[in-house]
Amino acid sequence: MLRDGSGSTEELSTTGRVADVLRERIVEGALPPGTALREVAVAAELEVSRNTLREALRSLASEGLVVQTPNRGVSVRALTAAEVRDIYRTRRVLETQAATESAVADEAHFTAMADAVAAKERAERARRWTEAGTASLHFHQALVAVLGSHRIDEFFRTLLAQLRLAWAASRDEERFQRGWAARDRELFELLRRGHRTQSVGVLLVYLEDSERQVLDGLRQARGAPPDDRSERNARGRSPRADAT
Amino acid sequence: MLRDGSGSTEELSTTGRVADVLRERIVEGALPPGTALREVAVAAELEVSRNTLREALRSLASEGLVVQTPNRGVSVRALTAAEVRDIYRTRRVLETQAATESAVADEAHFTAMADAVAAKERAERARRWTEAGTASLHFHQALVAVLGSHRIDEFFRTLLAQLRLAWAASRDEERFQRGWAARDRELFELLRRGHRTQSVGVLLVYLEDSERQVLDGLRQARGAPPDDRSERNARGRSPRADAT
DNA sequence: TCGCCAAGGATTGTTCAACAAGGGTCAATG
DNA sequence: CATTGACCCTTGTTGAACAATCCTTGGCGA
Repeated sequence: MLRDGSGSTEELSTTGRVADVLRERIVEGALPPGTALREVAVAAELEVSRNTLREALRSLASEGLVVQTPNRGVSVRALTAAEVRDIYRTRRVLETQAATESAVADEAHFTAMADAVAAKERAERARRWTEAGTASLHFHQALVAVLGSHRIDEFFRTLLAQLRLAWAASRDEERFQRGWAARDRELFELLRRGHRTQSVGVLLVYLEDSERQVLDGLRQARGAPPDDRSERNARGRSPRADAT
Repeated sequence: MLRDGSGSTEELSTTGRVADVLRERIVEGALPPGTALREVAVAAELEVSRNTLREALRSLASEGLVVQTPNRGVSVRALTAAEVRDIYRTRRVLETQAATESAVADEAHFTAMADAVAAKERAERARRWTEAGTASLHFHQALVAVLGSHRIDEFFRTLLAQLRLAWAASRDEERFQRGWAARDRELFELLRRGHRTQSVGVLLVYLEDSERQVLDGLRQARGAPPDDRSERNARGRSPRADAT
């Protein structure tokens, strides 16, 4: 869903398929941050050998969706506050520059952004929050695409996937998505009209607010459950901590 | 050498070590672009199992140093002209922004840059071109570091590693390195003094020239050897095409 | 009761051997 | 000379095995 749109007849290796499935589950929140991915269990459930699973996990690790601790295996990444700030620092760098250059952007870029914004509005009206989240990410992805670098696009994609991890962690995505369609729209219109400095200003406030919201959600998710340290119980006796 | 300086007592898994060795060989040019990495041969030479090797290769693939073609295995990446342009587009985005923000940069960043520039000058005087190349990369790495994002640093590191692939491909690194110390120095002094717009201008010319040079080297490397298409003979009968 | 220590179990890291599938080579054939 | 087909090499994937490491748990002593 956050994957690049290479689409339909994609012949994928087993390892690639496994990586896709796990990525999906992680990004969608089916596997909350901190969840330990025990190799035998996951391999059995996905009906692949442990070796192929390990290859897939290594891919996910290099995308930052999963962390690998020596002799303790991999677990779904639990972003720290510092890491969230790091992500937003990166977003500011890339998105403000994109906003600045969008004045001379290709028309295709604007239609892509417009599509994403429209999709977001539809999703929000329908109260389909997960879809709304995806659309929002697509909007910003389209914005960064005006920089015209495939590598940046790819990098930004992994960045947003990590960020989405934080959303999915919080129980109600609604709180994260509600009301942002309007702000996406506002930002888009400014970009569209080529109001360079103004759009950058709005963008910075946008990102500031978004960052604060994610950080709040993080603090709350960490504080609310009495004995859930989201780290400690990754291994051990947590009711459904493995991926089966 | 281009790895992050976590340094000394680093306990690394076998997979990690294998990845490091191969990364080194690739970046240093011991394995020229297009070289096919046959699993059994490489695994035997490095004295690891095929499975472990495959995990390491997957890491390298996600760093872009190696390409994975289904059913045909992995081979050292051979950058196309379009990809080189893509890399420089990315560099422009990150480095110009870094130059702009360097006005308010931490002092530590400047000392890092100064160290790199000094190292580059020493290496160039000593005519140690490989070292000179490394130093130059460190300078730009230090520049981008002022953006203050760990993720950008990491991203930029893989970017430069890929670029270095193109240098190493050309037979004489001297042509790539000679004379650039002065330009690095010039750029650094401008940054140091906080001449914002001027340093950005110089930087853009710098990158423009560098890009042209790499592209020229690429064209030449592709044109010069009569029957070396750097792709065709990756597999097949090339004298020393595998990594043994 | 509390804390320390050893035994035991579980999980990862790594290896080995095997086989199917796909691709390339090369020679025979039309 | 182009095509076909057999052959071989290489990759993709599996299953089982073992050592090393970590966590848990129960026993022991204070």
